Amino acid sequence: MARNSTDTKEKLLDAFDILLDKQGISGATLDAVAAKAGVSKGGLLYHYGSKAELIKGSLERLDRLVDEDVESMKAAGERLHLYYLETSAEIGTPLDRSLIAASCLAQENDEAKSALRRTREAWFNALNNHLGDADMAMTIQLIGDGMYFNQNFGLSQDEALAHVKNVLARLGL
Amino acid sequence: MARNSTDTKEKLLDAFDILLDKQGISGATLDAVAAKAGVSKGGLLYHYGSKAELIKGSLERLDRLVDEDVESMKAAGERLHLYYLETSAEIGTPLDRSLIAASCLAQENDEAKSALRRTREAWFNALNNHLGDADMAMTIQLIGDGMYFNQNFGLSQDEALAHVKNVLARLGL
DNA sequence: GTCTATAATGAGATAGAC
DNA sequence: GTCTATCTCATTATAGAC
Repeated sequence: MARNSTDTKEKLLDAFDILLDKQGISGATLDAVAAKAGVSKGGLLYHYGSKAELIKGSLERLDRLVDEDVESMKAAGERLHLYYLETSAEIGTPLDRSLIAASCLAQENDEAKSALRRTREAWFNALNNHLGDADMAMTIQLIGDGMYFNQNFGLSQDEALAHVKNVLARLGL
Repeated sequence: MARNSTDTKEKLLDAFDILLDKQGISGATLDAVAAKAGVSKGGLLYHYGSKAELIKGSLERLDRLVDEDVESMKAAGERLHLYYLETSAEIGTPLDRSLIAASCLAQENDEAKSALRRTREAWFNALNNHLGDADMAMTIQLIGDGMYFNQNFGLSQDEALAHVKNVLARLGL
């Protein structure tokens, strides 16, 4: 049992994101989210008064997780761009789940599209500040986007990452 | 009025793909598809007996369009990889709409996931045969995936393409 | 080949008890 | 803060007329 409101709200967002990831929009119904979070639909609607609010909550959490991720990138120092690529294909992390959820929602929700745009801007700025080379920053970001996109429909990106690293080596990175 | 069955079926697939692109899965209802194609729901269900069959029809058309696209890539000769990147960010073509539709569906449909995997394989083989370099073929494909992914949520990729071409020039491509 | 009418289901949301 | 019960509406699908 969740002791306080914050815990339950986080559990609800977790359930929502996971259902979006695994079953898509049609699977992430209020009934299913409530069941997965271990509360009733009425319980869910106490915390998030409508599906729109649940979506808003998920996207706000994405913003927070991206801020944290940019800090982690900076902490990687000289390996910043490699850290970015390695984590682009990562699965199962809170950030990854949150991102996939937003990608699902973006299909039919403009707020989600905006959230993803903000995410990309934050990462591009980090890459560009580090590399001092907009061409390379954009190219590396696109490669990360590509790996993320593929991983999304069930393709392991381990091999892809190895190929990319070979190319980056040729570019002195 | 469509004179024959084939015309109406194509119109229905067009309407389905466009609705998926613009409004996502929730917007692409049978009612909406029928209305956009200019027939009644009963008319739609005569041609495609269920939503599952409509989805199947859309994915089969994607397969055909991809086959044609691979032929176009080969026809581009030495510019094959550039042709690939330039068309990755293209919008409004039948192939593009069909691909976005499949990406939408992939969120909750395994057949759509498989169709996208086949698409990627076909393109990778074309790139790899042309370049004779799996590292570069994979990297270029990922960049194309990235541009496609971004264009999907409303970011023009013209600037991105220019950045990428600068990097490819450094690699002698 | 296309239509209308309607059945059956499942969704989001509200009301009020505990 | 969480529950059950219920309302309303949209969606898929069927039946049968034209």
